[in-house]
Amino acid sequence: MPELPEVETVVSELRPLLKNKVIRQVEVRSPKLIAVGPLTLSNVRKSNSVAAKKFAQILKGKKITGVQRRAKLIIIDIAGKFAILVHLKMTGQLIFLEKKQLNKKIKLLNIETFQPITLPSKWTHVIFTFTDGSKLFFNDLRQFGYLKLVKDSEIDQVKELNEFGPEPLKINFAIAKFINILSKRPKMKVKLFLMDPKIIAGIGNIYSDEILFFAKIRPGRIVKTLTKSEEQRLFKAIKEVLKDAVRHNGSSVGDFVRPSGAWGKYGRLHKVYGRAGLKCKVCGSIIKSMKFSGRTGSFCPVCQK
DNA sequence: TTCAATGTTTAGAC
DNA sequence: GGTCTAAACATTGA
Repeated sequence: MPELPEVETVVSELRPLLKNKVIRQVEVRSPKLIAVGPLTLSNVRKSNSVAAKKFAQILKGKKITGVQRRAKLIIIDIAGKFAILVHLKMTGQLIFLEKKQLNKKIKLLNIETFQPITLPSKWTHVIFTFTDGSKLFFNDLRQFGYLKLVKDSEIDQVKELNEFGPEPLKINFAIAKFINILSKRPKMKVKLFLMDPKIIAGIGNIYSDEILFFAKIRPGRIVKTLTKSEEQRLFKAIKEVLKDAVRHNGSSVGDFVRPSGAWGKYGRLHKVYGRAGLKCKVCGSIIKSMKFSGRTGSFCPVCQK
């Protein structure tokens, strides 16, 4: 479930922890999640143990210089002209533990039901050990996530980075630009428009539902039927909902936790996502849920038109 | 036993 | 090219 606010939380919390750390060792337990080079498919499963060996070899002894986000992709910058791209997909986690915390028990996967565990667990696929004894664990229950090592000079060739739409929280993502991209997709259902990473980066199922509630627009509405004021409300809702979610460190739904193992606090503020059958927090009507091209969307049939 | 679940890509249809 | 649908990836729990 990591979407923009969750990934932003991971990145901003990892940045000070990882900056200037020197990698002593990389242990790859699941080679199929590792790729080396810009042109490897995002479906990294086609890569092999040769890539995994290369990945660990190149990174050994290298220093981390920074951590950034583009859409839902985490970029770990490495001195010596490399970057590690990390995608968490649905159930990925990056957990950082100081040396003295390594035997600490934390609640991680399926956080509603699981008992606290120590890392590594059966879902730990990659372990970075730093020279000060601290560790970074990449866990992923469903194994859709991946880590891809690229040279700085190759980063322009990384397909999945180039094809993302604009960052919705950037200042230069303004109302005029938004209306322009709306006009290019007149026939799409507005929920699917919001969720398409090539149109706008970083919005998934949770936040498209929440954004549409705040904009008072039903998820199945067709883009070209939106009125001027609906377009403006939608634009405002994108900015406000995402900013508020970042402020609350994202939503811990399913498996998302912060690098410390702490939860995001936005989930309790959800108005519609995951609330089908419950009462609308605004008007008391029952929240409905429907499929929109295979994705479940929840909405209030009274508040949203 | 069947179904659905946070993301993304790809193929096929119209 | 736009748009929709289904399938694929792997796992779990309802």
